[in-house]
Amino acid sequence: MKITLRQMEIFINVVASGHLTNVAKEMNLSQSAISMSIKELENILGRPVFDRINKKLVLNEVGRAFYKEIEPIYRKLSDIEFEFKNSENKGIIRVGASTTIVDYLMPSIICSYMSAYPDVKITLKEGNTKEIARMIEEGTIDIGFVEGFVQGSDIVKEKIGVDELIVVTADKALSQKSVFIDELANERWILREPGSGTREVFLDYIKEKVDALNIFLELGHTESIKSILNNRSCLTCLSKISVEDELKSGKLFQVPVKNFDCKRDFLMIHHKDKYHSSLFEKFVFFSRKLMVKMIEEQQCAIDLAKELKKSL
Amino acid sequence: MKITLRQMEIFINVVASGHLTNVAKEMNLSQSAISMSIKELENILGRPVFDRINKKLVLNEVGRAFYKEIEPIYRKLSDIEFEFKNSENKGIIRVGASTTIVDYLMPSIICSYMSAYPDVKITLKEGNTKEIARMIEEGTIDIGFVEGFVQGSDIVKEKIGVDELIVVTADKALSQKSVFIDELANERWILREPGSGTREVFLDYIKEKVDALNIFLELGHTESIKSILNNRSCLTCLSKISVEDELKSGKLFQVPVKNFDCKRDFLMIHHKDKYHSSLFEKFVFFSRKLMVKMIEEQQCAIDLAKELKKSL
DNA sequence: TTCAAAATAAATAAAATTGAATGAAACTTT
DNA sequence: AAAGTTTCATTCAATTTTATTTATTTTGAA
Repeated sequence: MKITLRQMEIFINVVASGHLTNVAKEMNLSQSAISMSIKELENILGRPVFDRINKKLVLNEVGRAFYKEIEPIYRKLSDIEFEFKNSENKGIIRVGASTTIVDYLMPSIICSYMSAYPDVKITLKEGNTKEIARMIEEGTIDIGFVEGFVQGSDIVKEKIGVDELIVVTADKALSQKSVFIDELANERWILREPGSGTREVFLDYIKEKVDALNIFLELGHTESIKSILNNRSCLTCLSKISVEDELKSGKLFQVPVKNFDCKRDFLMIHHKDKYHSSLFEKFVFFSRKLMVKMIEEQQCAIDLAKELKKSL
Repeated sequence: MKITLRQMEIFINVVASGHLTNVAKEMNLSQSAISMSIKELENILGRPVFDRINKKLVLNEVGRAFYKEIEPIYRKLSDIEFEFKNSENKGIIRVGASTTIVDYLMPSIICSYMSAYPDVKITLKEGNTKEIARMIEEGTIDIGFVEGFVQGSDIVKEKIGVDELIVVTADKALSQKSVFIDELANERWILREPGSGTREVFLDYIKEKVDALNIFLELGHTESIKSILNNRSCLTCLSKISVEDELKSGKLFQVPVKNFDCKRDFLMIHHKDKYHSSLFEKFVFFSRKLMVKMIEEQQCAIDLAKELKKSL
């Protein structure tokens, strides 16, 4: 036999009042219901919790200790239940995103979302496109953001932006004249590792124009590539948003390649069976708007977040 | 509608396993029972807590937050229930004692009892004999220790020692010759306040021998009386155990009064309807033995406590 | 005695649980 | 790849179990 929450509730009320009859009235129950509930509680514990003194029920030493343990927990449990019944904006959203998005778009989205909905927690997982897709299929994450293509019949995809790949260098001389991509093939190239979406899309795009690219270094992170770039005269191809700051500040330069228009989609994905809680819907709505704006206008996400909050 | 512990238990198991069928087997229930319980939980909360993905139930963003809140509490509640079902030595005993006992006997009893039963908490209330008796009648305390007489048909009394009152001074000259009590009537007397058991018993005892006692100071605490005594040449009548130390160290002296044999009982009292939990019984047994020994032999209580623990 | 409150017992209402039927996806077999 | 099989969650009506009520008895105090 196990103690129930009801028994605790009744027990706590009897402790407070000391009279079964009062508690029965308060709780809209019969006096015998209270009596039997207390008796059952005492049965389960194996010994009385009240001394019956002058028609009053007074906690005994066992009951007192039991009450002290159980009362705060009961209250907390009630609070939690109330919170979840009444607050829509409570939950933990697990987000997954592929490398470029994780680094350059997610931080400000998450940060601004959390300031709009302080009761919602967010966990962020990184992975390449395939890994993120698998997490969606398994239910390990609620929503994913990836670059490129996703396959899987259970996955609902939505294009929420375009990712432009550009050729970049730190060597100003290289960026002065407009050239065709094959003319750059013998320059020293740094690329992301095989398997990376950025690399695959780039190589696929140029495969008919360039025979052999002079790849002299492969690195796992965009930031590593940027730092190396600064020290040597070499080239790379990266997502435009990831080098936005450096282009503005003049640390890096875009190489004006003729006929070079290498684009891929940013996708927001979720499982087709996903229950669309208001929490989830709001996050989706929020991300969609914010993502589009950020990509198009590179505008401060935090300011936008405030506007969005009002419209929801 | 309210969430029940059962629903939480099932919910937590489903989270862990992900399959209703497994949980049903583990819990010896049909899978429809599990299914309906989860559904009811979701009903109460007003929204789903699981996404049904490929026959599996995967926590969604709401369920995840709910789980995180509820799981540790559920575990704690189970632990508490288990503790109370299985551990006899758990509780809170409220002890009341009158002034002399509180100061000179209870500390070592409580201290040694608590080292023998670390899971039992003790609260100690002070009061004069009447107040302690009323607390017993009302159920405010579980057990009381008083000096003197107690009336009340609901109160079970047990004599556990004798308290001897003696006449005491710090003035060695006064303690040199044996006298009758009436010969001391004009000395300067310090007594406890009216209502104090020590005072009443003393005055009652001498009322036929002494007309008017020269009471020049009344103080509420034995310790205050002792300090005053040291500075002036005056007398008081106190419980022997309360001046034991001072007599030994020579700070105070017993005045050898002829024909003076003023005694009263130490009583242990409890309500007749008191449920005798094993906790209570042990405390009573413990106190009885310890009290007798302490009064008779003035022996170190802590050492004795260890012996007693073994015999229980 | 009478009064007020708790305990008990039998009756009943409410709930939890079951078992059979249904449906949907995943896995086999052809 | 279509048809059959298995697995598992869901649904619904039936049933068991539990909670609660009504009526009655007991208890202690005024």
